[in-house]
Amino acid sequence: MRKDISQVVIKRMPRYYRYLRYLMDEGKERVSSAELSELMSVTASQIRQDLNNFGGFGQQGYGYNVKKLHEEIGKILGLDKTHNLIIIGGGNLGKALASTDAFSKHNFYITAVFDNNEKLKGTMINDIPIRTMDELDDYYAKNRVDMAVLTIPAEHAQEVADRLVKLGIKAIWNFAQVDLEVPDDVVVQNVHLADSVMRLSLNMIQREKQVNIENGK
Amino acid sequence: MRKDISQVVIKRMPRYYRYLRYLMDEGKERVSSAELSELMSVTASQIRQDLNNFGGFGQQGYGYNVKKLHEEIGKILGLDKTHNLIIIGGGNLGKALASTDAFSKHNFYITAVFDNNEKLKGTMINDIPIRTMDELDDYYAKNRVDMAVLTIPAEHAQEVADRLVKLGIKAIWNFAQVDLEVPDDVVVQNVHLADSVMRLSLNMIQREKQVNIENGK
DNA sequence: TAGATTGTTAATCGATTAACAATC
DNA sequence: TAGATTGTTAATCGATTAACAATC
Repeated sequence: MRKDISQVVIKRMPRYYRYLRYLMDEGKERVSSAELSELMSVTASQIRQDLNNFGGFGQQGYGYNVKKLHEEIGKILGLDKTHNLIIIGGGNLGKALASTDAFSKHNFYITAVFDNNEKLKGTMINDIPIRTMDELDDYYAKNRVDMAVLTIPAEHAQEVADRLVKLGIKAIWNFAQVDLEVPDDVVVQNVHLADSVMRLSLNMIQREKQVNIENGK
Repeated sequence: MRKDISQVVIKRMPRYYRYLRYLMDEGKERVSSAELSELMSVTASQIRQDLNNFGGFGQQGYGYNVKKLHEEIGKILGLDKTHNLIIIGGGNLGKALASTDAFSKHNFYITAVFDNNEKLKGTMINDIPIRTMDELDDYYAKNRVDMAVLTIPAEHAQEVADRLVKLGIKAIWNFAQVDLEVPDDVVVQNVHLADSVMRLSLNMIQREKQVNIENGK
């Protein structure tokens, strides 16, 4: 009866991965939870607890081997396998995501882009031709697709998600400003940019208030 | 000794705002925490607790007035005031953010774009001319700037952040894949896209395992 | 007034931190 | 071996949920 890894832990894993990578590049061979704690501004306890959700990667009296831990966390994150992503929505955001090497660097490859605008058909983004939505089912049948990226307006997101789910997709990276409803075996990762900037705004307001209070209101 | 609003609460506020907007558009006049709870898949208790961090917006026996609550949450999020955003980094992502109306809709306006590539100087994005980084200080001195958006490579993010902080910026929306160090009175909201897709991957792996277990391994 | 539903206090649950025995 | 540091159990803290008196 292994219990699920909690989302707060999952959220922290890519951050560990990034810092381990940094230490590796610095040529550091080993690191203790105490050192990493200092570097990342989290407690050493939390680091050890987090890692031990997935296994014991350290060694008493020594700490963690940087390269090995980096590799292990990479595996936990699934970065040892390639992921084929298709983008639905060839607008500016879709284009931006298709054009960067920020994801291929980690083994996530954009393999196709679809858009419902017939006029865009054949337009190239970074060597990837834009396809029309008609071609989606056929493409899906003939190619491996691991994740779908939704960069379409909120109004159409649910309908497109339903279509993808029917095709068999198991992971959706959702940039549409709406919460999707999907079956239990499908995971959705939201990037709600408007929500994000609102949070920034709210945090800014709160911080201003705090500063005012500290300065005797 | 008013205690801070916790980040988990802050994270939920834009979501309430979205659903209230939806109810408004549906022509709904009032809503109870129980109804909203059903709609949003959170507990009614949590909704009432969250809102009461900011004030009592409801009425016993009645519930909440949709329009009024929407407006109040808007104020809490600072959406009643306009925010001027400058984008640092005129690459694909910077362009995409400058081109959408997803933010201006909520009173966040992109008012300038800066890039260190001299060749881009004068290029227009959505009526906004790209400026060179040399022009930043002068622009900042002459215009109101509420937030800076960092869409530059991780290598330069800290250095640019330092420069912005020196100019007096209090809010940074950071798309660079790195954690920024800023003084206490500056807030940073990260959008780490690579982290995000890794989380999707990890969640997908976990979900697969779960499904396998349910099906008798 | 009676019914409904809030605001808020109390109880529970989960996540973080502390402590320390195990062990390299 | 002695010192260091993990993995893990126990204690604390904070967030969520439940309960209910206040009140519209």
